[in-house]
Amino acid sequence: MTNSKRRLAMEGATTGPIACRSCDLNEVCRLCGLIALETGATRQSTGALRSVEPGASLFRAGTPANSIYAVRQGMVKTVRVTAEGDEAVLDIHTPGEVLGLEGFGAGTYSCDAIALGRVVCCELPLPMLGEQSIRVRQLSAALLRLLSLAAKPRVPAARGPVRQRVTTFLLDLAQRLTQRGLDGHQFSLGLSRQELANLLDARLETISRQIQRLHRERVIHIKGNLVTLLALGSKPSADLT
Amino acid sequence: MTNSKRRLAMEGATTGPIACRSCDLNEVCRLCGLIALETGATRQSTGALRSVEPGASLFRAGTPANSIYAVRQGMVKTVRVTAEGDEAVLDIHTPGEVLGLEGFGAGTYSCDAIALGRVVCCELPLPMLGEQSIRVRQLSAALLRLLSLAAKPRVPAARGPVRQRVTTFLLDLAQRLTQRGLDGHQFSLGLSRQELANLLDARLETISRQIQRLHRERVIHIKGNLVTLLALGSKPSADLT
DNA sequence: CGTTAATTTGAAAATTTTCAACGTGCGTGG
DNA sequence: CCACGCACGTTGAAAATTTTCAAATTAACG
Repeated sequence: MTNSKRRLAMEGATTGPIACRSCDLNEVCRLCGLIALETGATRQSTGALRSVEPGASLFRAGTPANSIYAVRQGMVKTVRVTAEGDEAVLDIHTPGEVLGLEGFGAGTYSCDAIALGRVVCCELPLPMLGEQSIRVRQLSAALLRLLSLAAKPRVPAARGPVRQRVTTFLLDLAQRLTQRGLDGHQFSLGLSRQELANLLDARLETISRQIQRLHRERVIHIKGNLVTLLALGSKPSADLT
Repeated sequence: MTNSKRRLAMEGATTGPIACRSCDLNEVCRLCGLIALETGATRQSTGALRSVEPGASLFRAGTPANSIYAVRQGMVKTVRVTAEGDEAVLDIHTPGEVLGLEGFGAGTYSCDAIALGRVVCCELPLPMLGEQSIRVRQLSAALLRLLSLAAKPRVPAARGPVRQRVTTFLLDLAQRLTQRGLDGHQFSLGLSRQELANLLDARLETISRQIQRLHRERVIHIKGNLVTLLALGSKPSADLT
């Protein structure tokens, strides 16, 4: 069985793409005249909705960066092979988030973007952005805001004891989902144990044990990849956004 | 004894600010007419060279972001207090690197920037950038490149066994120094053991032990905070930049 | 020099990894 | 239809790493 078939099998109920309104790319997107998808107007030639198969890549490290992408449905992981040869999951990206921003400067992507499950995303060609941004002064400012958001220094997911890494990850994911109008209480963990391990810098057995522990302690409920937060999310976190 | 006095004491030989030419901010800086420092022309009112005392902050998390900064001399750490209450060193910044880019979007800084030792930096006011970028189309593009560089997803410093974290950190630091025309073979570790521990997500004793081990193994030579790379840096790293 | 902070070192405790085995779900082929 | 294989996940126990707690040592400063 192929990896992509496996991923397909574990898919949960499809809820459809999130609203453009709650997408980080929305402002830029609108200014590019790509709002067609929501208004139902004729689709412009400026960008396109794209469906990505489970396990397939949106882009690969080192290849020319021709587009930026916004996740509309499903989840995407960004990964790099470290100097030591193991696969580091840099981040996972939920609906509404934008990928490929590093292409502006370097001209190439610096990591692989792999679809976890079936993904629907918007693709915005970089050349087009360049052209438009010269003409439309607002677009330039919107792009700066978008890039600035991505440039925000973040505390890495792999910090402290593994139990905490797992809870912090779940809490963070839940929060991001909620922010986009999705269910942050119960959701499908898009990642396998191995992928989670690669994100949290631990062995998959360690991750599995910690997840099971949280399950036994009734902090979360887990069945396959479906997580329900029970006693998690109550504690307020001092987040500087 | 104050923290800043301590820091002063461990300062190595001062080599002077790096050349503007090798600064990430150079392009933006020039376009803003702030090249005065290098040409010796009359200083513009657009920005300013600033000297920061050891332990003092360039900016604080949560405060309004009025400027971006370029490190010209010395090193700066960016830190955040995590939800768990401990201090995470997000990164250290060597001469030529730019800080505060997250302010574009949010309007506030998202971390503290603390000078390690005496620091000289360039300060570029954000409002000025905004104004100019509307008029000068090149500046807009230069800013995008700068932000894009900062938005590049990076493999976190705290990955794998601690020994590897230390060597990777040293190698990375050496490479960055070399890139800016500084000595990447022998240099002053700007960080204390505790700060290094906060960066590499380990206890300071663990860091100390690993450093001593590398010293015993003749991989590095260390005397106080002065490091010399001996058997490090020979191995080529598959870096995607 | 005496004082204090920073660093080093030791030894036991805790966490994490490793290696190995076992269980489960789901297609495929008999 | 059902057994088989395969990928994924769980679990156990020993080994390795890291943390913790404590003490000793070094370095900087007044």
